[in-house]
Amino acid sequence: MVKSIMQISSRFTVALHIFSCVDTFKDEYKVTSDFLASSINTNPVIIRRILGQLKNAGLIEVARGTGGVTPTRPLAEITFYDVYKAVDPIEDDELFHFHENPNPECPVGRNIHNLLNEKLESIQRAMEDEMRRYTIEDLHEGMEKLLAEEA
Amino acid sequence: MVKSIMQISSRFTVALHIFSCVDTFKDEYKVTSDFLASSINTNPVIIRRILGQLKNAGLIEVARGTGGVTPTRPLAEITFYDVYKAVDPIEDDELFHFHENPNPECPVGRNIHNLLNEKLESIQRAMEDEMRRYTIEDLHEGMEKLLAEEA
DNA sequence: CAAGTTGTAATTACAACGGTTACTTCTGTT
DNA sequence: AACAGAAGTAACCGTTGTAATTACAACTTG
Repeated sequence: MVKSIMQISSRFTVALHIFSCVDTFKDEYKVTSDFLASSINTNPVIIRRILGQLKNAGLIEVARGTGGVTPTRPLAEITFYDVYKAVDPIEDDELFHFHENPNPECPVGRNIHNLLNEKLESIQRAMEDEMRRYTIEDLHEGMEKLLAEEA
Repeated sequence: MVKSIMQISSRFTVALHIFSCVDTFKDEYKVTSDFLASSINTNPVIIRRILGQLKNAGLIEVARGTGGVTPTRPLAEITFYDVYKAVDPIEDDELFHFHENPNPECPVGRNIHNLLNEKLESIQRAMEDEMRRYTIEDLHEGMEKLLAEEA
């Protein structure tokens, strides 16, 4: 039995978790990598690496020495797509992967890439466009609602 | 420099390549795993493994002993989604991956999964729906056109 | 300066992927 | 019946991505 687990890395959902924590706890606690690691149940270094990727992408600022995370723009202007691109950089931005060097002497081999390219791009675009529909602000609202229901 | 290569495995595009070869060469050659491996430029065993997955998914029949691949239904009824599901089986069908065991004592930790689930499902659905729009028949037509342009 | 925190390198363990060899099983032909 | 060609499959291997962990340097504030 073949058991493949081709999933998008957990960095993406961890990054969304981070944003949600920062938003929820920013006034109440100092949101450090240790704090976040405890909520997510992982190692602080994992968190720092993801924070570094979000910082490199210009989505947040991280206070060195003192600790703390600050988004660089309104939460409604940070989409799931921004976060995904920040933590899951893909070579050439291509979600799909061709086998290298198909046989150029085979009519199919030398045309398959061309034939598939447009279709695969539209599939990738469909996913990414849907990712652009959701923002960190949506997370903020959704979490408030869930917490209100808990009370 | 972070170099992540989170791509969908080449099995998917290789499987599409296989279908295109079978369709193009079925009357002219005996399309064996060796033949396919030569067009794709890989090892015959790799091809056989993928043929096995396509067979298990009920998309093709493979002639043991004599060799040869036959789709089990009209090419217009085999979608990219069918092929993708056949060769890239994902645990629980979930494209996105959560970190295990977030802290249940943290309000965010115990609600994040619930909060994200619906949104992530819609992203995955967007991709899969677009995959369903393309069929092996489209490959057939596209390849004929490209080959006509070559002549 | 001391304490707390981020940044980061180095290492480990594990799993997926693609490749390869070798062998068994099957099928049609001679 | 034997043979040849081909699929099926097990057993490896090397490479790479992921997540975890330790250790330590760099930074910031009190």
